[in-house]
Amino acid sequence: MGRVSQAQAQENRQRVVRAAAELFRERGPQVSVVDLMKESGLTHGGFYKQFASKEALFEEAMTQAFEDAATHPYRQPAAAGGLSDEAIAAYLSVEHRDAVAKGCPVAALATDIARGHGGSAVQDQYSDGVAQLAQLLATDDDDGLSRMCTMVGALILARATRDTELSQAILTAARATLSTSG
Amino acid sequence: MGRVSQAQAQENRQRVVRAAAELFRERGPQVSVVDLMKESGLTHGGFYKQFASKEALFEEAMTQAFEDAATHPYRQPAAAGGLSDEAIAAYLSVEHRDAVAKGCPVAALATDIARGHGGSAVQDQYSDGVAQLAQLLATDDDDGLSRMCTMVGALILARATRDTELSQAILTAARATLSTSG
DNA sequence: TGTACATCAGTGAACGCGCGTTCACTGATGTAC
DNA sequence: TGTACATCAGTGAACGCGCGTTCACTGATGTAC
Repeated sequence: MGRVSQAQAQENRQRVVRAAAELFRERGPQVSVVDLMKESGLTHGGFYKQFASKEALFEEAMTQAFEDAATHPYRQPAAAGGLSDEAIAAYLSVEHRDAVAKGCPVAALATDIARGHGGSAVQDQYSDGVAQLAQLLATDDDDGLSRMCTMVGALILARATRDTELSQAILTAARATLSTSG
Repeated sequence: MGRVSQAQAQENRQRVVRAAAELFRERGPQVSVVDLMKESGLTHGGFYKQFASKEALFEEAMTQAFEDAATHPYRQPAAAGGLSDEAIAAYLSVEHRDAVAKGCPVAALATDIARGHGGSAVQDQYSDGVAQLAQLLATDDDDGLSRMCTMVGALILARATRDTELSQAILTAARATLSTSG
């Protein structure tokens, strides 16, 4: 190989962070450094030229995951602010259910964070993400927390029951509860 | 050591299944066979005298976890059937949040099941558990699915944000939404 | 602008470690008589 | 009921493997002149 330009190195580094943001959501913090690097078209040996530890990457990947999510269809705001019915429908869609890697980090990583993988910097980031999601569902007389629990809970449970009829029923039921017309 | 009576062997086996039912909920299917056996007061070598594989134990542990949960305070039925307000309050309590090992398997294992740990027998068991929980929350004109999502989602998110004020707020908000008087 | 040398991103082998699983061994339990 | 022997639950060392991390090496990039 030989040395690589600084620009190339930065691009490679970014590719690893992006791959991590997806693979951590999909498979949890158990994904191996080898897989993370392979996904980025690199070999594992160079990992520690860019990151202090796997743990440190997880921290950056978390930031990346929340940034990714900010432009996801489910984040499209309503005219009045907050989440539109379309956004909620996108959150509770089969597409979102089946694309964990590119989906909501709050739903994808809840259990990993609860089990303490990641240390407190990661947990703070995660909690901020939860608060922001609730904010999007808040109205004048509701803090949005309960509606967020319904939405996130539905996605998590739809994923856990993916191959059953229940999965669809869960998404449908939650959509009915959360749509503003309902 | 030497051989142990059949009664003792059965008791030891049961102890492993019970420990697994708790540790899998607490730490996920990543808990090691060594830890599982240590928790049961045994050494790891004997594991395969009782179980075909770690995977096979997970299957039994799942059954055990749902049996445990059946007598948990959150399962106390209302006079009219379904879950009482007290049961819902127990589900959304700080005690339940902080005792994953002895708590609701639907909430504890959702992500593990979604990620495919465990194979399809385990996933079927899990889906049955989800359906049963919804049933407990169903009324004449509601299948209980959406309310279940709120309840389970709240517990999962309260756990993931445990050390923040948000955690309490989440439990409180969900309780307000789900109580029959609200 | 061109040349000589230092830097350092990426490689691939190697490290110690913990994992799931296997196995020879043990001796008390269970059984055949 | 008592004795002789087979069984097999549990032990602890060992297996191959994949993990996170380290390291000597490489050669193109970056820099000093």
